Amino acid sequence: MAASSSEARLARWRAAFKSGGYRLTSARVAVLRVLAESQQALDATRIFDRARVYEPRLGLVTVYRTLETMLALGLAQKVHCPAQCARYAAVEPGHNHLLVCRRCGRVWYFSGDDLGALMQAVAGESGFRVEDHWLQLIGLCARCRAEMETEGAV
Amino acid sequence: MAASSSEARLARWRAAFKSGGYRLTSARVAVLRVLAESQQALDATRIFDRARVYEPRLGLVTVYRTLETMLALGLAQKVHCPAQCARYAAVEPGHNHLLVCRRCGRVWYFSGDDLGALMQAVAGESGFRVEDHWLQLIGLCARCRAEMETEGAV
DNA sequence: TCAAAAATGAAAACCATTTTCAGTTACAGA
DNA sequence: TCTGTAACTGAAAATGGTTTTCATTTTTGA
Repeated sequence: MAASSSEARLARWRAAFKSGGYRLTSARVAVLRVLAESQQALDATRIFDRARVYEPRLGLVTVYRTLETMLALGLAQKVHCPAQCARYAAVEPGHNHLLVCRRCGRVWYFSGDDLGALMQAVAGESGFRVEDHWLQLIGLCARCRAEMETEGAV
Repeated sequence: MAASSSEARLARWRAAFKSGGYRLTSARVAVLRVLAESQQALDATRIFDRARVYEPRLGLVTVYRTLETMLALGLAQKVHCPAQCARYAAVEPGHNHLLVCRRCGRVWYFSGDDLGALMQAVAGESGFRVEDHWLQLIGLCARCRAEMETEGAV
């Protein structure tokens, strides 16, 4: 459940862009910064809104392009909520699984290494080659539960 | 890994529509039939194409509406592949987890009940209330692997 | 400083999904 | 079996998120 600081994350990402042969433009850095600072899974529009605080001339297209590059570099991942299927969150190295709050979109990482065995068993049995896996637990975080009770909502 | 026959599935689904207060129109039955018969996760357009064989006057809108009802009734579920995020597959009662072939879209179900403990642990630790979970293993099925080798592709 | 390549943003295109609405159909009750 | 009505349907239009296009700007290496 550890989280690296947003500065460390940003530094790591800048380095990843550089060594991937991508230029570090101010537009890109603005997008990186938003995701580095956020503990939520955000959609492109929300990232756009926040990044424009840093870079007012930023275009939405560049947000999409930068996100795509981040996915390619393994820096961010798509998060698939029931309601909305195209949110992006920072990748936390070594922690593959996600706990997603359906209300606030905040994301926690955890690792369940016992899954390796399960995946091996399933694969071996069927001749299937597992290339990727998704384990996402979706629900309500403690804070949102409290807030919803206060508001009388379900 | 058991699969009920498509006839049994269809009968179950008809009953579910009935007892849910939904009329059994020929348009709906055409959509139900396609998913009942398929072992793949299909997108709306493909379901539309196949269902028109049974009901040529069918409209795409009705496919979307019927799929939505099936989700509400718990008869089908959305499958989220990396490439395409809006496919639908039949729900296999009691088998919550999916093995999805990224090439042919075929779907296998399995249950990993050891996950319950993991989910409890994560939830208890953080005050998070888990409402839903997704475990999908994505990769290549044995058949597609063989076919791809034959074609010389990766 | 300069040229080439990469990256950008605005506008247009695209396409899956949803909404609207007038006509059709299933089905409960007579 | 017939009938009235609410549920349902399909065509067309609207919507909205994402991608493409392209002329301009920026970055970077020489």
